[in-house]
Amino acid sequence: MRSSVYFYPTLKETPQEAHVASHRLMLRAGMIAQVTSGIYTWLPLGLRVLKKVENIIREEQDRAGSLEVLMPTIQPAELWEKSGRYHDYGKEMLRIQDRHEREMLYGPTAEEVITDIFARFIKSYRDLPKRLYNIQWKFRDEIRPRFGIMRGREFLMKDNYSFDLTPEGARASYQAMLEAYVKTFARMDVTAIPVRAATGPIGGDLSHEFQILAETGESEIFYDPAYETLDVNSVTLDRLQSLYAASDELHDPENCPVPLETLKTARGIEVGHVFYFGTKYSIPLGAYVMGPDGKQVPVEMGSYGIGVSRVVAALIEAHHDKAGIKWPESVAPFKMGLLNLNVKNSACVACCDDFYHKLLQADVEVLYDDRDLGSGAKFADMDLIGLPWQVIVGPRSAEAGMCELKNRRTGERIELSLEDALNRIKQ
RNA sequence: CGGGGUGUAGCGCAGCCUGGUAGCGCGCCUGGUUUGGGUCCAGGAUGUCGGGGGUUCAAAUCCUCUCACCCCGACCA
Repeated sequence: MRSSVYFYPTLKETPQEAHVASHRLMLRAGMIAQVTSGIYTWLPLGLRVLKKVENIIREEQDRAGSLEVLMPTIQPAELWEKSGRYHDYGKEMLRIQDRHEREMLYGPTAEEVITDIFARFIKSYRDLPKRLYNIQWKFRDEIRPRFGIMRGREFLMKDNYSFDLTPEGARASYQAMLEAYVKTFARMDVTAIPVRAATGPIGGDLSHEFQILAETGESEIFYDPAYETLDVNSVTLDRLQSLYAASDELHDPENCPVPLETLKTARGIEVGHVFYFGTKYSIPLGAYVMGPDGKQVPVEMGSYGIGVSRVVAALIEAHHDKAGIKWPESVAPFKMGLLNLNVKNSACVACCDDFYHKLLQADVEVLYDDRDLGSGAKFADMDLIGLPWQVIVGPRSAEAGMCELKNRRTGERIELSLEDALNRIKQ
């Protein structure tokens, strides 16, 4: 993609409303634009990241044996009356009426819809277990939206629902999801700590939150310091679960296995939340199957959320410096930036154009800064939007068939031939 | 919802106290210049001063109502 035809309106100055790094940088990098309180447009650059995060989550859900569906954003109040949550949910639920004055709502979650689908089509224990998920926009009319996309009112969420014949089966599903979550976050280069959590309005008796450590996190968690030295790429669920971690509500200093002197406390960003809630929805919504003994039994359910859009913000909180974002390669909007430092120099242009086409042929996602701007502006923009690699070509280096390769994460820069740069990037 | 704050050009702000022709920086447009860390020079465009009502000869400025947004608290992916 050529910068000259792309659309990423970067800002030199920080918009006044942005107080946390991710919000500030998403606005400055031209990833998002606020439409109204807690509601944003995703601009091309931001959307590319959102899609990559979404796809990693999707791949791991699929790999864990889940099936993707797409449920609507708008749901009828009826279903929620059946589960009893229509009146319990409170003002967070955006209630609307259609032209026939029928009560509708913009879904804050989808237990009712999916359980209803299950109840209508799945009748036998032989069809279990089943895990159905969707990645869809949700709306919760937050009392106070803040921190940009981090606590927006509209947000993209992956929500998975497991259906099992027995509580043991449901717990196996629960473990499978925890496992998928660990892999998912590892692919995005962050450790998300599974923290024992309160179950809240979803209900149930077993729940974990996945927290990414960041100063701007909204919840306080207590955890074993060993979490800080885990290797993101080789960590296992067993290892994660063997260590102590609890939210402030559930933290019990009396029975904490970690000595008080070493116990750490920090802020966490909740990027995922999993629940096992048994038959809370299957009974009222009629999700029963015929068991092997010929008796109808309500299915055992769990639900498993990841805040897809929030993950984007959380990744920035975890990966940035003063100059801008430092994307993990797996979610970067482009793998590399190609900087032509002088678009009036024909040798430099020829050299960059040629390199650009070779990258395209090699299927390397590249943002080619071919704009007629000072070099300083190009460096600043590229650092801001945080592509993992930069290839910098000026008239002098072009003349010699050389370029500079910069690693945004480490700041390391090396001079090498364009050919060598191409080979390194292809890997 | 309670408490606090802000609305003036695309962005960041000054002007308001003490009423009198709406300003600065960045960005944008034109021309030139520069080209390895947000170049420099010249010229130019852009405003229902958030909105309604009021006071006044005269309102960005004073009064009043209202809307939006932001921050602090209780809820959540």
